[in-house]
Amino acid sequence: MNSKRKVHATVKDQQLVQKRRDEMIRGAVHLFKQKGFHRTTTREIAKAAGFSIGTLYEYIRTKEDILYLVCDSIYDQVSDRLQQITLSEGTLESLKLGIAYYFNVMDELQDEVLVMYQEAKSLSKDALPYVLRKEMDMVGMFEILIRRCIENGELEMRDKEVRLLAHNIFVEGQMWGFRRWSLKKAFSLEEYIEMQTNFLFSGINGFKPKNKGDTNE
Amino acid sequence: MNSKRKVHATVKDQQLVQKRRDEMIRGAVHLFKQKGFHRTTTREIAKAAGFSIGTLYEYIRTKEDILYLVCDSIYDQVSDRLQQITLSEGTLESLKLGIAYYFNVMDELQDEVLVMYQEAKSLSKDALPYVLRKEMDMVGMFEILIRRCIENGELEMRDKEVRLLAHNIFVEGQMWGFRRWSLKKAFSLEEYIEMQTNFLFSGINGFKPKNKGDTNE
Amino acid sequence: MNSKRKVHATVKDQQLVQKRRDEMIRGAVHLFKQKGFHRTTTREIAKAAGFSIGTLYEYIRTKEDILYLVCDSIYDQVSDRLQQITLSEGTLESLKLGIAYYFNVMDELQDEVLVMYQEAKSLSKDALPYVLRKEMDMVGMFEILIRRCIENGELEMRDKEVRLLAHNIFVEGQMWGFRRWSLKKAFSLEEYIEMQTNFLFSGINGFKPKNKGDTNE
Amino acid sequence: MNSKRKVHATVKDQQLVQKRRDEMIRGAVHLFKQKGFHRTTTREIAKAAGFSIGTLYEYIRTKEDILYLVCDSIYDQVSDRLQQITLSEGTLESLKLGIAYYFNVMDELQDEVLVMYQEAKSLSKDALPYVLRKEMDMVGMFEILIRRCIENGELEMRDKEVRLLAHNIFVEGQMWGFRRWSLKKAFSLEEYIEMQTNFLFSGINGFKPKNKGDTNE
DNA sequence: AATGAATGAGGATTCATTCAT
DNA sequence: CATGAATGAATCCTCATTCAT
Repeated sequence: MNSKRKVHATVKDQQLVQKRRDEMIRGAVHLFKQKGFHRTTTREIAKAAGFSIGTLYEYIRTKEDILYLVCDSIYDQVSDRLQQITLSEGTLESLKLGIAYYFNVMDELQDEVLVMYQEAKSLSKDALPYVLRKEMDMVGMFEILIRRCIENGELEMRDKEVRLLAHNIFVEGQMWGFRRWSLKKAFSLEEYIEMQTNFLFSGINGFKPKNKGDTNE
Repeated sequence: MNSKRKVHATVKDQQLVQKRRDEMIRGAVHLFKQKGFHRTTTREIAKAAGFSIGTLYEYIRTKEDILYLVCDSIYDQVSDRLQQITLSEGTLESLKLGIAYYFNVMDELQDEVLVMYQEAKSLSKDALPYVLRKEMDMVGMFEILIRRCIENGELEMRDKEVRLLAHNIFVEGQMWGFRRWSLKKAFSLEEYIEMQTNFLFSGINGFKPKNKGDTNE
Repeated sequence: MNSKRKVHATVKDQQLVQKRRDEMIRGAVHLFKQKGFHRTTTREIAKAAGFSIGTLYEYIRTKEDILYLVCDSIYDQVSDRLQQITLSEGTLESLKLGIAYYFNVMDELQDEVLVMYQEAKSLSKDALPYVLRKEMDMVGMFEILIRRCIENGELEMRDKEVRLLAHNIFVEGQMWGFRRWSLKKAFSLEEYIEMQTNFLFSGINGFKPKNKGDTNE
Repeated sequence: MNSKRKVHATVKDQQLVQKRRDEMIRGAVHLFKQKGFHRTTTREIAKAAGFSIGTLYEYIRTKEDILYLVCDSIYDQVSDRLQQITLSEGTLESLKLGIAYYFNVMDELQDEVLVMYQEAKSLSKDALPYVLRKEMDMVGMFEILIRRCIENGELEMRDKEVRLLAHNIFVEGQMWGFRRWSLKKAFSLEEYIEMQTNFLFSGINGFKPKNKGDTNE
């Protein structure tokens, strides 16, 4: 949220810097999605962004800066969208809504998520922590949601369980993006949300036959 | 298992080919784990494998062949290990055991899984289907496990739900590998297995307070 | 002249492209003459041209492009020079002059001709037709010269004969270049021109003894 | 004829050496015709010859040896065939026959001639003289033919003219091979022989109109 | 601020040749 | 004698980065 890693720009005009970087990011996301970070050249990015290679380097220092900017920007977008779920009131129902909302966001930003998901590992040891930090923040949002339910007496859960649950929700959202080659063939987004919510809340045991299975747990 | 994509070797002695490729894969996995596929040079792989660059190319045609060989080999290892869970008898208890066993396998092969998970996307359009196919096969193993429970009358579940559940289990196993930077700090493997199994079977609802929460769903 | 095969350049400034390519061609001709196309490395060519290997590849795509550029340029030079012989007036005397002029051109450009002659065959199936086409054009120039003599009533010759004669002249010109190791030891250029012209016009029969040989054919 | 450049073989049995080399040459000619010397690998030659790369190197020292062997062998074949024209009796008629015979030989061996013609230049400074020597010998055969006519009083020609004429005949024979892409479209071998012979003997002047042109030379 | 030509280190791949079996 | 696995120098080409205009 706060602690940004500064990427150096030669150009002074901060508004211009932001504008150019946005163009750059848009182009880069598109290219990374198709060919991955390593197979995309800086020239291609410059071209996709609509300016020359020389100009590109007025706004970054290295190619890796672009990747960082891209990842950073994507997390910001996702974070921005998710911000509002933290406003929930702490009922299981609002937790459900939060999850559904999150899955919808992941569907909308699937390209971006896919890119970030697959390329973040190419960040240098230097930049990685910043991105990982962001991810933890997002997992943290779900933790907050859950904890609010606990505070409200809707749930009884240990800290570790909260954390793992938040991870699970987070990963199931990503899963819709990075396994879509497989999932989209089988489910619509609505189905996916409904079924995942069901699994999340009731688990396998929710599928035990009603007549006889009642007693064994 | 059957439909392999053949990687061309100049050397004829099939045993030798297998031996050299094993050496190659071992070295490559190690390097890919550290630096990723793109940042690893063929020379480094040759060196890590213990032979010259010329020799390397007697056993493959392109660098990408190595990646394919690596992915292929990893899936084979995982598959081999998982084969035995499909022998389960179709009770929820054995499903639990199967899952636990799978998580253990993923822990043991975590380096390999991480590599495959992060680099498979760099495979060419040509090789990717073979690897994706393998992944589907593995998800399929869990589907079999689940379906056997259904046949035994232990569960009532629609086809789509079977498939999604299998996906979830599969991804939670991978998650232990590819999010370990975060998870390992919080959980031991045993904890992880136990807690995930619990979530998987009972869901969030299993954490409702006993006294009052009984009625509302 | 018209149908050129375009060789791709990254650099946009067309004038610069032409300038750099000229430098490149000059260096390449020199090297090809000494070592042949295959034994010459791109680095050597870059160095001979006076720029770096990276710069070289801003003006071509593959090594073969250089060969094409070289062959193309040489044919253009020869063609340009020969253009003026087609202005001849259609007498046997001007045909003679044309031939002499051509032989002189071939002597001046002997290095270039030798190179093109020996390396053109290394052109890809893709580029070869363009070069062959040029050669046919040049043979065509002699055909025109001859046909003009026919139109003027100086000669009576069938089409096929015109074509073969043009070929012969063309090859005798090249011969001076590619067999010079042998011919230059025996003849000066002037001698060569005079004697070849004599053979071309009078043939062997021109050397029959005057007194008795009249009757035997 | 005599002075052969020895190519070293590890194998002692001279008959075997000759046999293996013949196999080798046959395969090499075929490959060189298609791809040229430089683009043909020693492995391919070994394979085409029917033995292993190891065996190949029992019979030669370097790849260039193969080229030398090929060129040498081709010249021997051509020489052998031409040997009999030197038996001619020294009339213009028999000179004509010799030329026709030579053109026929060049047609039969056109692949070989083409190969030798295009690749001989790749021979090292070391081997080239031997091949050039052979070529001079062959030109020499035509010189002999011509000189015999002179001795018989059928012709009056200076030494230089004899030599150039021999060259011309020689080159016109090769021309049928190395320009066949163009010539074969226009002429049959018979036509070519007839027309070339006609040009060789009568020259352009033979095509002057009969009625008026008699006086002007 | 913008441009794009120049650079050259770096990387994938080939292939003639050797040598142990 | 025959084999074919091993070698590594050599080579083509790419691309991130710089810098003069």
